[in-house]
Amino acid sequence: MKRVSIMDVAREVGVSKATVSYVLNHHPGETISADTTARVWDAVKRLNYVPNLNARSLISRKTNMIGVIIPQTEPGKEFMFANPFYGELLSAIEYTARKSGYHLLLTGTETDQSYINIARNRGVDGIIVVGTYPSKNLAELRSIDVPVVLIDSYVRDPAFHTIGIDDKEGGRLATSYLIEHGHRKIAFVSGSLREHGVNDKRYSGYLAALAQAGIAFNEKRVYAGTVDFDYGICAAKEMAERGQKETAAFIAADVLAMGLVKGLHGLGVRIPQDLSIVSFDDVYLSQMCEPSLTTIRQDISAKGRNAVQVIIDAAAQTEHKKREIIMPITLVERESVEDRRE
Amino acid sequence: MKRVSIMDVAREVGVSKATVSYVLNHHPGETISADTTARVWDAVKRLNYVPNLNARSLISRKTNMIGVIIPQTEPGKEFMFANPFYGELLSAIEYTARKSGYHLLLTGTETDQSYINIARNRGVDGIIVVGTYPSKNLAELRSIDVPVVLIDSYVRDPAFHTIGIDDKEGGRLATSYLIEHGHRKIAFVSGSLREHGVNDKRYSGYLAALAQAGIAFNEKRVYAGTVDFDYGICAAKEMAERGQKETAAFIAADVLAMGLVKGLHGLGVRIPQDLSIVSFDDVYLSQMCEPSLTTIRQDISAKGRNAVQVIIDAAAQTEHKKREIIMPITLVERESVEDRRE
DNA sequence: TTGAAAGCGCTAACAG
DNA sequence: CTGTTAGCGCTTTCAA
Repeated sequence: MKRVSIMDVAREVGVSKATVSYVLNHHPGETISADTTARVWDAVKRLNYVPNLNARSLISRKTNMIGVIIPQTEPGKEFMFANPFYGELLSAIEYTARKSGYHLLLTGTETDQSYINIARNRGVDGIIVVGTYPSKNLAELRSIDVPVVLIDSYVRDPAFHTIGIDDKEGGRLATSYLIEHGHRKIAFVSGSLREHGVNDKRYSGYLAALAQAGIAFNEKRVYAGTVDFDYGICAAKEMAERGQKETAAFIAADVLAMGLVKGLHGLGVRIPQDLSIVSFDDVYLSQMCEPSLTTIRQDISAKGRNAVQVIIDAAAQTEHKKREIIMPITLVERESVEDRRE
Repeated sequence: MKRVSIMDVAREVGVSKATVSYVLNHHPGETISADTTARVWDAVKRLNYVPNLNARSLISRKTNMIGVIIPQTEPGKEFMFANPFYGELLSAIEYTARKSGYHLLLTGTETDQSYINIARNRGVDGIIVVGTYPSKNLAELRSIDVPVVLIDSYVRDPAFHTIGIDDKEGGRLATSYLIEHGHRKIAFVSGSLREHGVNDKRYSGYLAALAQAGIAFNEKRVYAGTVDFDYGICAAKEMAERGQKETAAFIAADVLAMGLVKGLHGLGVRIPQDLSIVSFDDVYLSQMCEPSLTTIRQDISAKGRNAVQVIIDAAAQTEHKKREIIMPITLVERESVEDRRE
């Protein structure tokens, strides 16, 4: 079954390629006769013609594709979606893009890999990068001539738009909440504390809240691994072993919290009776689990929607001022914190 | 910043476009001198040239892109990923595709929408469709000249490859397991029972198991809604209201089961003491929740990997026999079933 | 109101 | 060994 091209349509109708092209893209002040227009459309339907966007973009320099780059937690491992955060984000991105006439070119990335070429190779109109990246790769990104949006990155560079939240404030909020509820021995559990990463910021919020309340910092109450369910389980064991007798914990991600809950449960520790928990993200499953998690809510979907919008706006504009969007966060109270005030 | 083309490289080196093209795609029996080759590569590096794949595919008729079409549960709603099943599947697809040199063109779809054009427009090399679709759209799909893989669809059409599991057998397995553990009043909870849909098949497995054990079917024990957490909660209420005194339930999806567990918990029903549950999918969070779910395991990642492989194989072959892959399933025992045998 | 022709960036015969 | 040329499917002056 041969692919039908614009030439086939032209031949069918008995006009030139140009004419067909005109009616296909009918611009405001159109000059093609109603009759011809009708006959062209008819032939298009009949031959089941669809334009080749690749060919079109060769000329227009616009592909209507947005590149989405999602991190791989560990190289060689496939599950970027072990954290449902990415799923929710991607959903919003996909939906918004589609509504605006864009398609998504999705790719994960090995840490060592030049993930930028996909953008240049395919000529995407913009790139959305999720998560923090080593600056080596960012240098590459900077050389791209299409708008780039960094989601949840603390890289501040005039070349990039950014969308994020105030992670430090989130950490402070969570920890303060625990303190206000009478807790003073508070653990901090997170993924690796890379500088300029979100975990690191949340950590500094944790420290700030402790300081503010005059609580001495105890480094034995810091557990840092990876942001996934399994590490949550490890952290539970670790917690038992270190014997720091925490009554509460601020956990930097919901999935992590779920792992911790599961792990502690196995050790006979009850949530929230024995340990109160505030986590982070408000991924949909934080209300699904038992107990449901008191957590710092961020509007994940809005992040995705905004990212797409920023790309589209930037592509449409001639001026190139970069946008830096900080989304609001709130604490949502559920069942994982026990009030210890007298 | 002007995009650099093959012509720029050619000019820089002082050779023709063709020569540059040759060294770029260096075929087996190459004829370009070592010297020229070196100088071309040097210029490529220096100018930071990357080939325009869109232009290339115009000629080669190969885009190295795979279209992935994921269903939207409800039109106008964005969360195709409310079920983590899709996230896990997509991860595997993305990873496998990337390792094989393919990029993913991702799109959701409104039910009424012609989601096929994206494929033809962009000239993808193959299409992976997830979930069941109305035959109206399938007719369209059939007219595509690239390999199409249907994941989890009971549409059997010589035009499509399929990858799935034996859903009926899964339903039978789950239900029989409950029966073997002494249960006789067994509910069935699922999404809508569309003909030829996976839920419908699982349902027929449920019926078969009942029949096999000589247990009378009671239609009041069937709860069908949508495959999401919220409906699980509804089903819990519904169950209480109908008062059928079930001691067990077979639930056609893990997320649904989680909702049910949550809903029942709110009503004071304990799992598994008051109600035993076997669910379906073995999504990663089925081991994360409390209690962890005894469930029918299917290898979601393998489904994704196979789908990509089928596309690649089919694209490479001249012969076009369609493949029909049935993946194995197993029951994994966890904590959500109580043994009621005397 | 329409068509001819050039060209987007690239590859692939075919010459030389 | 390398260059010339044609052409992939499309848009867009420019002319008619």
